[in-house]
Amino acid sequence: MTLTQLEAFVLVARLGSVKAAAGVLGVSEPAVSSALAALRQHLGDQLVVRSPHGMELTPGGQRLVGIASQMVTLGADAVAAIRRAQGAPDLLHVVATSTVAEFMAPPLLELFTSRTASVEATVGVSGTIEMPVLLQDRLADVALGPRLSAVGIDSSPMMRHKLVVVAGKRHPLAGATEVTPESLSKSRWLVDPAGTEPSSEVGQLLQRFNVPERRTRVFSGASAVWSAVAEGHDVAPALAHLVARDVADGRLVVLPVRGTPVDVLWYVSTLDLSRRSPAATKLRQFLTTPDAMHVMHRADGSVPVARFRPPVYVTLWS
Amino acid sequence: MTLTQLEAFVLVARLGSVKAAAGVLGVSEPAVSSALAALRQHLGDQLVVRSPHGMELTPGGQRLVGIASQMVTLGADAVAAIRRAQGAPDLLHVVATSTVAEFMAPPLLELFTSRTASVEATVGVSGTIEMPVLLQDRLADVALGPRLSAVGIDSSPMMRHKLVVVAGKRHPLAGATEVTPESLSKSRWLVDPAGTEPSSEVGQLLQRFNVPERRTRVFSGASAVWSAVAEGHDVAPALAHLVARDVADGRLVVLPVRGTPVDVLWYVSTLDLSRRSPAATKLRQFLTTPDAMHVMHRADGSVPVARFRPPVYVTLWS
DNA sequence: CGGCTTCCTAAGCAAAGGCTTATCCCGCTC
DNA sequence: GAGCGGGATAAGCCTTTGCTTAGGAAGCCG
Repeated sequence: MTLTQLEAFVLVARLGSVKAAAGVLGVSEPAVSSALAALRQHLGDQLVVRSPHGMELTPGGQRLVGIASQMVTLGADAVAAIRRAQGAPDLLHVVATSTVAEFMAPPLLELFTSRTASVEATVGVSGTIEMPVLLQDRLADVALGPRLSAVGIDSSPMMRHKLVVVAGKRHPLAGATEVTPESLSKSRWLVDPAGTEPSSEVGQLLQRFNVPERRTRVFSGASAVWSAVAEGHDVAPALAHLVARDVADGRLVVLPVRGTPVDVLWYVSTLDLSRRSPAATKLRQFLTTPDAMHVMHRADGSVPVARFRPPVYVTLWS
Repeated sequence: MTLTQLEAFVLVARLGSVKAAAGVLGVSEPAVSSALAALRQHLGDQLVVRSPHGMELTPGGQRLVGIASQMVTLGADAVAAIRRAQGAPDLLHVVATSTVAEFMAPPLLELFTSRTASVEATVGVSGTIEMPVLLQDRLADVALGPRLSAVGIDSSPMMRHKLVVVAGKRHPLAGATEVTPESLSKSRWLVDPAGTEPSSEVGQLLQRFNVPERRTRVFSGASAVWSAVAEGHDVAPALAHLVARDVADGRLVVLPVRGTPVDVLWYVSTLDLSRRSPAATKLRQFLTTPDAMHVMHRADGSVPVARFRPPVYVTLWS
């Protein structure tokens, strides 16, 4: 019984899927499967079994998942405790949806770490579904993105902005005074990874406009989406303040689509007060400061690409 | 960072000695040392360092020991939880001082397990010093022997008996009406392993009589002691009710030594109520029943040797 | 100073952990 | 029944654990 095996089991139990757990851990699926097999053999219990609704816990598994989760948590605590005792900077693991990770997180954390003594932050990309699990298993300290509702998770608004639909200046409807969703039926919709989640604001928008999946294309990030849109005849959702410069320069046009702009709220989520790490508490406090607000609203596509670190955690949409 | 390493660390921290930890775990001393080295390297902290008073914790080690202890505990809990979920019998690890392990524990646990559904008991021998640590790290559920005073440990009286001094019928003082301790200065004292602990009742007796260490000989068990005494010219401490038959048969003689018989109390110790295992609770309850009392007082040297299992844990005096 | 105890290191070995790719199996949908 | 998606299994590989015995280093006591 190793901590690796227990962690694999906990993730499978919580995510209901070996594949998803493997994604979160950034390993191949047989790796998780065999860790699980070893644990099953060691404990003499199936722990999780296949069912139509995903992997389900056996009675033994149900009892184990809480214990195993605590052990994994304590493992993370142990490392953090030693680090602190030695005066090493706290590590802050932040996960965010792709859009947030691309534009908001880097300048925000840059400022935060420069202001806060001895905290070192890393950013990872994750889907919304994994976020509560990542927080609960201490694989992440803070999640930035949509509101999360799960027991033990504390989610509060971080910033508000507006979602619009943009097109290139050569798009047929570039000069129209009003655009109905139906009139866009010939255009392809370009989205970033976060847009593929049905529960996201972009996902909701696409559903509302009845955009079939084959008329969407997924790009690696919103920057890539917008430069593709500027060159071609496609449309894309966009955050108003992030494309403001492109719109002012005439490279992009905000289409006056009915039902837009859509108000969007981003949240910061952590474990509840008693269980969250000190660094996570500091970040939450920092996010309420005027300086943080300023950085968030000023953030635009001008962030150098080099600063965007590769995702720490493999994403759902990989 | 493995559970094995953490357990080694916790035992070293609590016992203040690598050697003692190795003894408790039943492995060689370099095994513990290297586990510790691996953990030190992994965490980048010395954790424990040599000092005149044994191994002492560094600041990092102090923080770790609580966390690590919880992890080890949870590891044991995990196994137990699965076992229960599957309806497998609970495992009850009992440790006892050598005298208790030799005479009291086997018939007692035999009766207990036959009366109590789905509990399986094993007995190990241990020194008094290790007992609190063994309980706290869940290496044992119940300790039988002297009273233990440590935080989180619940120790209550189990049985009372009398300690006397016996000799063979050919001993010069076999027929004396009164014997002073000084008059025994030519005799060797034979003791069982538990008698080597200065804090034990036998240890106290020897101290009180100023018996130098070279005039004692340690035997593997009290039975061996008494049969050696019956044949030779040595003396030994003995539990009155256990040698009653030998005395009645004339093979042993109770010497009328001043200061004897000594009243001795044996205790049953477990973690406190909230943290002890269900099986441990059941055993405590069982010990208060008339049947249990009866077995304890009737127990004599007639227990077949085959029933005495080899110690699970290597003893201090090995 | 020598001798003792205690801890650490070295060397070597067997076993387990942990990862990969490739393949099989099973339940589903079309 | 063919295809498919997700989980298990097989094979192969390398690293880490975990244990041993043997020997070296460091503190303590005569």
